[in-house]
Amino acid sequence: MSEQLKLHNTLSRQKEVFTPLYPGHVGMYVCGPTVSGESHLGHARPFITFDVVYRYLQHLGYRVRYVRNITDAGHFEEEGRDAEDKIAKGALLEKLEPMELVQKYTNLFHWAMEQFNNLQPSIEPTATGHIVEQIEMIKKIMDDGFAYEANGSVYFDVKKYSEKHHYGILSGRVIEDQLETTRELDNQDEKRNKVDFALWKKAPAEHLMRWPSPWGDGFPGWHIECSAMSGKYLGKQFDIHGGGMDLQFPHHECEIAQSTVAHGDMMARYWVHNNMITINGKKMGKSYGNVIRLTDLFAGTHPLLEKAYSPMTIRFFILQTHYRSTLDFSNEALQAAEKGLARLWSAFETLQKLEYSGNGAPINDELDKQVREFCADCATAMNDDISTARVLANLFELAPIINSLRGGQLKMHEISESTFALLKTTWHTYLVDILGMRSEETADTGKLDGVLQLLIDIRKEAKGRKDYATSDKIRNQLQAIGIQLKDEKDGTVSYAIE
RNA sequence: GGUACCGUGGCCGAGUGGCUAGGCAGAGGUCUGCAAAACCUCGUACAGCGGUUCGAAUCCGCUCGGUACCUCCA
Repeated sequence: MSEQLKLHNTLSRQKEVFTPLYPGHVGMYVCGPTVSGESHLGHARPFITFDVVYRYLQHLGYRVRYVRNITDAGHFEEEGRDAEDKIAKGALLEKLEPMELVQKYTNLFHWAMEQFNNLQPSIEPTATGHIVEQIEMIKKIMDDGFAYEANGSVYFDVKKYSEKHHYGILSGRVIEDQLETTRELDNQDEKRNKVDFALWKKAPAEHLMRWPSPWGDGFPGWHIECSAMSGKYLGKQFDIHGGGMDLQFPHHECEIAQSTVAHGDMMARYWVHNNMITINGKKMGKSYGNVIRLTDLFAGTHPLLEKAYSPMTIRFFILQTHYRSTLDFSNEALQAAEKGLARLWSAFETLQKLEYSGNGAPINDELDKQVREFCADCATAMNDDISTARVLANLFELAPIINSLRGGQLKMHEISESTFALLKTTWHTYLVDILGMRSEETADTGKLDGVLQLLIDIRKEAKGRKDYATSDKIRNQLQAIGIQLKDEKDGTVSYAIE
């Protein structure tokens, strides 16, 4: 098995072998959330996707610095009309200090990330914490002649940039088309060209979030924070820049332009973009009115939801599809994922309890080989542009084998001891360490387990004297509250909590 | 309008030109006091029409349908 990690690079639109800039080290920047509101299902995807990338790079032995920003300075909505900062606007409505609002949604975001079992990034810089760096970068861009001031705001001169560099290198956009677009945008008079974008925006008097700058009080433009902070923590050039596909243009294109001028290099070598989550075929977005907040998703409180879906179900659901494919949300699909995950997790728990017990009888070579191949393909799949769906398919192939070893349909001696060890480590490595799945049982399962063991004992005694009324009552009542008893072939009883 | 991408069996979803993933649902069977769970077996699907090829879901062209980006957006 040729094992080199390949990633689909948006720059080349091809899968490329991943080679880090500095051997053994990886710098990865992922665009984080804007904490002006609650995270929704759509936000879950990039952060779970890149969590798996982060975990996998570490699994491969790289030392990874994973930087994911918090956009807490907000961006202007309906640029030119009100020039209102989203966050300042929300704050006025909710009668909160801007930073209070930011804190609230940052906390909520962190809570959601923990629910999903996402590892914390190495650095989580905030836009408001890097105003100085952003101003310095803007000054540098102006000194180089690629930005101009107009009425207290600073704009990036895209047309001038495009004479020397390729604006559109990432998104495949043609600058001439952009310049000629007939699209109506309000209040463009400050800009030399429609394609120009703000580096610094003048703050109107009523604007709450404001900082002094060489151009007067204002706030940073939408794109500059990522350029400034990635440069500060990862260097002028780094390995991986990730985010949702919708950020390709204009956000990432603008980041590239700014960083190219200020730092003299293409900032990131591999651009990795995850696709969107759709609902009934439409992208989730405020403008569609189909946004499902994560809190609603976990609680089942949304008109589109038939029931609550747990964080691990969502994680599994997302990982069952390749990150570059769109993923359509539906109750049917979520419920299928929920059942699939339960089956997989149950096999995993079974495997953990199994002990190898060979007896010198001959090994079933074909079976042994099969197990090894499914295990080996997990690495191949991950290396092939993070194909988590294929990893899961391999585990699903192995699940019946594990269950058969438990149930007696297959005998342990049919596979070698080393194959059994491989099976165990593969499941733990891929399911737990790399895909980041975990049990969702609550903390007090210790006591619950004691209670259940008691009930299982009583039921066993009842069955012993053929008192099926009692034994069935225990089984059915438990079933009704979501605890399923499983009578194993060898007479033992296990249970699964829904 | 411009630029990309996609169209796989009831649903969701992998897929390297030939060796026909996987999950959910469904059918039959084994096991079981009954059931559940588990295990075994079962679906010859790749939008349509042409073309290239010994051979295409996989390559090319056209048609139809869908989505995304072009504006805040994960």
